[in-house]
Amino acid sequence: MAPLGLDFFAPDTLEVARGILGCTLVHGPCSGIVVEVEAYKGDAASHFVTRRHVGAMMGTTHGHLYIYPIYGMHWCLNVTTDAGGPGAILLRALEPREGIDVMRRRRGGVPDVALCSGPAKLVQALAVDPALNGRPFTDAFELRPREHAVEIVQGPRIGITTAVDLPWRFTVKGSRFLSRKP
DNA sequence: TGGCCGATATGCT
DNA sequence: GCATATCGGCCAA
Repeated sequence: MAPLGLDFFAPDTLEVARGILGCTLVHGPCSGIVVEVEAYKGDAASHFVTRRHVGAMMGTTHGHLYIYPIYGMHWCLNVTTDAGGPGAILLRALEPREGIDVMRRRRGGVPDVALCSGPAKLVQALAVDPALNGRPFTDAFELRPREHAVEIVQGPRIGITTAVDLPWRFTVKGSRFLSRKP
C-alpha cells in the first residue's frame, strides 16, 4: 500500500485524529502503530491561541510538523491539520513495530510497553529532531494506511488545565501501549 | 530583557 | 491518584 500523502491531513482535525489511529508511523529504521492522539483546533488549550507566534502554523498549514518543547527537557510531536482552519494532532503513543532494538537503546531499557507510551517518550524512541519543526511531514516521516479496522475510544485530553471538557483524546480500544488508560 | 509556566514523566501513597 | 523535579522557550512589555 502506498504511503499516505500530505492531503491526508487536510480534513477537519477530529476526522484526521480518528483516521490516523491504526496507521503505521515510520521514521528512519523505526515504526509503530498510532494508538493514541489528541486533537487541537482553535480552542482555549490550543497553541494556536496560547502560543500564537509559534502556533500560527496550525492556521496556515496542514501536513506539517509542529514540534515544541515542554517542561524544559521534553519534546512533543504534532502534525498540523485542517486546510480550512487551525488544527494539529498531538501524537501521544505508538505500538512499536520495527526497529524495536534501537528504541530500547534510546529509551534506556524500559519495558517494551513503555517505549512509546507518551508524547515525549515516542519522540525519544524515534529520535525525532526538533529542528524538523515547520517542515512537511513527508520530509522525515512516512504514514502507512491501516491494515485492519480499529475500535476507537474518545475521552478528555491529558495534561491541560483549560478546555478540559472537550473530549478530543482518541485511543485504540484495549491497547496496552497507551500513556494512560482512557 | 526578564519572568512565568507548562499538550511531561516519574515515583510515591 | 497526586505531588514535584526542572528549565528552556515564549510572550508581553
